[in-house]
Amino acid sequence: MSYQPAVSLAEKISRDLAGRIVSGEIAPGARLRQDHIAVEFGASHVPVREAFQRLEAQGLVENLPRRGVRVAPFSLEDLREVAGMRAALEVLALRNAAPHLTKAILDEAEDATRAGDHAGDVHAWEEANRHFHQLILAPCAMPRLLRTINDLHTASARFLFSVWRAEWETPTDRDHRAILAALRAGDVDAAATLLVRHVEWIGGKYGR
Amino acid sequence: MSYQPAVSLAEKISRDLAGRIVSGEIAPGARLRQDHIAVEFGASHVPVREAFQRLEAQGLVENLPRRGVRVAPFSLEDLREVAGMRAALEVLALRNAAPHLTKAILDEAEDATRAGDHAGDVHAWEEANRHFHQLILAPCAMPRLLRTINDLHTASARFLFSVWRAEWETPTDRDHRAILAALRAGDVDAAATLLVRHVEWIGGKYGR
DNA sequence: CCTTTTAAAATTATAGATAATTTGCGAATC
DNA sequence: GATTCGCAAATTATCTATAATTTTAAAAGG
Repeated sequence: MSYQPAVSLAEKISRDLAGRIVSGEIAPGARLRQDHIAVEFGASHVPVREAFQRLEAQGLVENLPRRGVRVAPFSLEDLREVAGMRAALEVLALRNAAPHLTKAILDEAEDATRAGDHAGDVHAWEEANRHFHQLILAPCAMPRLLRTINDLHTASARFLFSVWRAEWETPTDRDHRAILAALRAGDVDAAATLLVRHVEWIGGKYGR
Repeated sequence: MSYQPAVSLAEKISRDLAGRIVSGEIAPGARLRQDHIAVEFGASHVPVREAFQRLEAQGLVENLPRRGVRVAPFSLEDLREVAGMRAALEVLALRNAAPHLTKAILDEAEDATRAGDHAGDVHAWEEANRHFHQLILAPCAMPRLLRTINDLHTASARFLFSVWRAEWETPTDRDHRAILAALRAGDVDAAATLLVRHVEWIGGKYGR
């Protein structure tokens, strides 16, 4: 566990814990002890507290003042909420990005879809899926919006990993291709509708 | 400056600074010195750092690692971004809240509209306006969504205060009344359309 | 005069100590 | 047996000191 000087210790701890929360290694509801985490990272508890605050800002933990921090639960209600927010915000981002989408971007997005098709496990798939979304949305150039969407992707990933940890089958992502086809044809409305359906699909499948 | 024990010092500092940033007392772009703020509050710099992190999570400041913190700028691009996000998210919240809206809530929302009409200054108006939105949206019972909307209201308030600080005229809020009328008539689609227009109005007026 | 280098000063980040609050357990009471 | 109270232990929050990094100013070189 060697930390490089360019990134602060608090940030490193935050990233490490985020990965373990998202992957399910640290379970929803689990208490995070600042003193124990500090020992684990060979650090003082002060940057651990700062790391907890970062995780809280990402929605991964809940701070219980003076009583510790616990990993945020992730219920089906959360899933639906996240899916709904993603649908609303990603459409907004897509509509603002559409005038700036180039052939190069769309080609790269197609590569990301292909990478997802060939993903060996759920982590690789989630990464390719997120990359696809980032590619088609980033040209909106709205940093607050993109940041919020990214946090929502992280929340989605928690669910994805917990559901598919036992058995993995690569989803053939026809949705991405349909979105790309609509974007290439300049049909932003169709792309937006497809995007909503794509994002809300998991909410609908597991949200009942 | 007396702090009560129930709320942490970091939280208190954060709230005080947030108020001063939103009101414009601390200007966009201004550097916040952790050591100076600590002296001002008679505290150590560690809870000041924690306060800065809270402000960052709210979008009010930008953290420049190892080089300090500065108040987030608020440009017209930001204004448009925030208006767009609010429109998207508030409609989502409203649609999920609508089945749970009672006559009592709508009456209370009407009271809030009236309070806004009689507001003596922009702060009172903003408070009544925010209260109105909170009342009609809270029954969606989606905490992440409501939290995000609240942060966006805070961002909107920054602009409102800076534009209207010199001259104040009470806006007669016909939008709120139209939204309420649609909600009372059970016409959620119309209410949503009106809400979008209401939220995006400032973005459109000042965003060109 | 402009650019680069160096060292000191200033500022931020973290460690370890201390203060404040919460938790847990045993004893007392009903 | 259930509830309440008191106290010690455990845990979190803040303070002070120190370490690490950045900024600034002066000196040196072209």
